[in-house]
Amino acid sequence: MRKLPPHTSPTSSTEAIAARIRDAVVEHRLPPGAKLGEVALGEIFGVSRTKVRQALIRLAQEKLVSLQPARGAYVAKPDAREARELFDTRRVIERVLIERFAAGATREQLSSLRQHLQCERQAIAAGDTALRNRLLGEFHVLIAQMVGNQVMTDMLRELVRRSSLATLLVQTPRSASCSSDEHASLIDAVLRRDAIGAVRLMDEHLAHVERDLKLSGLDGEALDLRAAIKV
Amino acid sequence: MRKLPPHTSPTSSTEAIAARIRDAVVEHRLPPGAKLGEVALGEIFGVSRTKVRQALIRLAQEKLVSLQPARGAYVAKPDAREARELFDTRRVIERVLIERFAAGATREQLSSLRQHLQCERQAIAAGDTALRNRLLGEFHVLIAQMVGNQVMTDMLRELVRRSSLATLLVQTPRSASCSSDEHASLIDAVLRRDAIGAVRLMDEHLAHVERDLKLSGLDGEALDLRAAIKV
DNA sequence: AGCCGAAGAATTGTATACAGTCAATTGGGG
DNA sequence: CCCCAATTGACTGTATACAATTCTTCGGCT
Repeated sequence: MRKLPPHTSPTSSTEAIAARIRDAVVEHRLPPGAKLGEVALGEIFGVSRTKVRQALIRLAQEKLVSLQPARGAYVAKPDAREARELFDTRRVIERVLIERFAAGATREQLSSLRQHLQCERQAIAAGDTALRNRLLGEFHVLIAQMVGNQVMTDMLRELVRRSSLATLLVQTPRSASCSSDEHASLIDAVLRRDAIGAVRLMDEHLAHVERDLKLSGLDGEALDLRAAIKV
Repeated sequence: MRKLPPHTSPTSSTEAIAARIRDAVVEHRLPPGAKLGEVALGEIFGVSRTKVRQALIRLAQEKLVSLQPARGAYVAKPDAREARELFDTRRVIERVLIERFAAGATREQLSSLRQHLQCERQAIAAGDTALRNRLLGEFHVLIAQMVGNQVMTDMLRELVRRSSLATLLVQTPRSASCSSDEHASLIDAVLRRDAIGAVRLMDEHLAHVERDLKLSGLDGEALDLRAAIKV
């Protein structure tokens, strides 16, 4: 007997739903405070509330949504303090990462990173802000992956996502381009095996990104869930 | 109108269940690989599978249990690599934490920490291994809390839990006592405002803990779930 | 007109029911 | 006697149904 469709991923359809919502949150298509009704989401994805609920629980644990008892799920609203703490934590981790990367980066890794940089530039040039912001974040996760500590990589990935939510990343194309330039400088420093310089650049880079964040702003009211999620 | 019983926590009854299982996992009452059947757990807690499932999803995201598609939930079995990465990550974070703590610890914080140390010693003397291991871990989280970065604290808490699972923490009373002594040395260094010494001590301490871990071992078969969870 | 209160609607919390998948066991054949 | 295949059993995956709570709206009172 065939099982060609080895049956769609089991618990991973839940992850697929979580991923869709997560992307919408991280890309600011769903603003902080937006209501995430279970039935509404269920209709959008064509599944029951059970599955939606499970996805929301996951996202709540990632601190991307806030579950309010008997009130419902809302996109999380990180405050200024949390934003500061997020970037502080990132600095701690990423300083070490870039230092190690400078010490051990292979030629292939650097070239792969440069390729990623190209993608960033392309997205910036094309004015695709969603893709641009995603790529700017993934740059950092990529370095973590290359360094090779899976645990640290997973943590950083979560931190980067939360950072994106915390900063109403309405980064101007100009500051995005600036970010990308700093990424390039980082690569150069690593190429020179300049660990100290790389660490300094990473510190400055994260400080710049943090400075550009404009917290708070629009309260997530009145919103078309379907439009925000349907990519 | 009264709402004296503000109604038992809403989504937090799920968290209560997760906590019970989590404690059992972290304290090694449930060995890595142990099957966590949904119906069995539901009967133990007197709830339906729905709630158990939600709790298991949370624990899976904390990497304490492994969800296998259509196969069920099992206590996670971190391998040697993951254990190394966990301690590596802890070193990165805790070095910074102890450094900052040495720079800014208040008298009250130090006294509170010394009080905790007393509890550790008491548990060790009493031969209460479960409490002992819990306290030894909480020492590190406590320092994080005192330093004040909530994000970093949460991450460290998770790392500590995972460390406990990864190491088949059958720490001998002797090495536990050793751990506690190193905690005391850390407090002393902070008291002297010796940041450099404190960092060194933390590094050594984590290295010692990591060295004491004996990975693998018994495969979690044949086990009385109820006995393991009912405290 | 404004505020308080109550009934109704909508949404969340939880359990149960059913369908699908995997593991085990039994029966037959080599 | 061993090995393979099909049926049976147990458990997970998902949806639906019901109960409880909250929000809303409408009516009445001050």
